[in-house]
Amino acid sequence: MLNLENILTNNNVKPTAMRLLVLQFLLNKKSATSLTDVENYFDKSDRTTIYRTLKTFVEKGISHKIDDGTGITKYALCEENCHCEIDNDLHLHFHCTNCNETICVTDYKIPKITLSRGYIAENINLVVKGICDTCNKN
Amino acid sequence: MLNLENILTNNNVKPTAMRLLVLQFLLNKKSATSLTDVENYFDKSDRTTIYRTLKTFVEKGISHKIDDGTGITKYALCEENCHCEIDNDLHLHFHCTNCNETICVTDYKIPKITLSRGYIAENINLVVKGICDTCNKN
DNA sequence: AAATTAATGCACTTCCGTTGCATACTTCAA
DNA sequence: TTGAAGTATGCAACGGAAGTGCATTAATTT
Ligand SMILES: [Mn+2]
Ligand SMILES: [Mn+2]
Ligand SMILES: [Zn+2]
Ligand SMILES: [Zn+2]
Repeated sequence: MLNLENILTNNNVKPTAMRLLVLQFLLNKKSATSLTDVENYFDKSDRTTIYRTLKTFVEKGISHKIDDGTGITKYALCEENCHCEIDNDLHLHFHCTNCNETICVTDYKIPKITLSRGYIAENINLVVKGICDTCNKN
Repeated sequence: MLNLENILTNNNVKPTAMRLLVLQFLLNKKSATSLTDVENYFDKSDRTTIYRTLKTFVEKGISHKIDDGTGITKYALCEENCHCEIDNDLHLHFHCTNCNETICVTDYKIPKITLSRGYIAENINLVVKGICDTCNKN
């Protein structure tokens, strides 16, 4: 049911070899992943293919894009029943300035924000920078 | 008291011609400004000089850097008594996806965020994307 | 099998931030 | 006032990352 292929097909993405490998990689990684991360992980890989793979994953709701303020776009798999595209269902992202990892804090839901009259909020991005628990121990 | 030169000298920045011009420009603009914005405004200008001018302004606490998620770094003058460098005194930024302007919502202070044990928050970035009031009228 | 569509790989471009280095301008002390 | 040291500027170039064009290959459909 929840095997790799099904994740793809359930989201209308054809399960090609590369897509399965990238998905596998994203599943194993607990933190957010950059295009270069994926590229480096595979010995023989083409940057463009991975780029388009990640892009497809985002478009089809398999993963979401994260702007953690480092200037490097990160990607992370969506949870089940995630509504990344739909407003106000987004979570906080934490970026550790020590180990440089970015993680999804999915249990921290972004609170509703009231703006001045006339402003319409469509999307909210909340990033906290600091030291993660792992780095904190050392 | 609050003329251009004093703003610079009060922050230990020597008031050179270019710096005064850039400061003037930032003062007149109500929205956040990119390096390219400043560059284009002046007929004859050097990108590097402006880059370093803006960098100096940030370092000396005259302006703050904004990452609005567009991938283009923006700058805006700090308010009086702004503690941008010191944690948790930051405000929300609004980016209009229609006119592409980013503004400081200085009266919206970012609330304190409680993270899991072990995590230390040093900096918080909150960006709301949507439609601004001006664009909303049209 | 032929034709159509989708995915991949390679080369190349663009954009932005950033740095190196040579020149010009200030400041200050001898 | 002259020279030296420090600071600011201008030009050129680099590097990383996102993104595009296009030819090739693989998968689907008829
Ligand atoms: Mn996330
Ligand atoms: Mn601001
Ligand atoms: Zn860490
Ligand atoms: Zn607008």
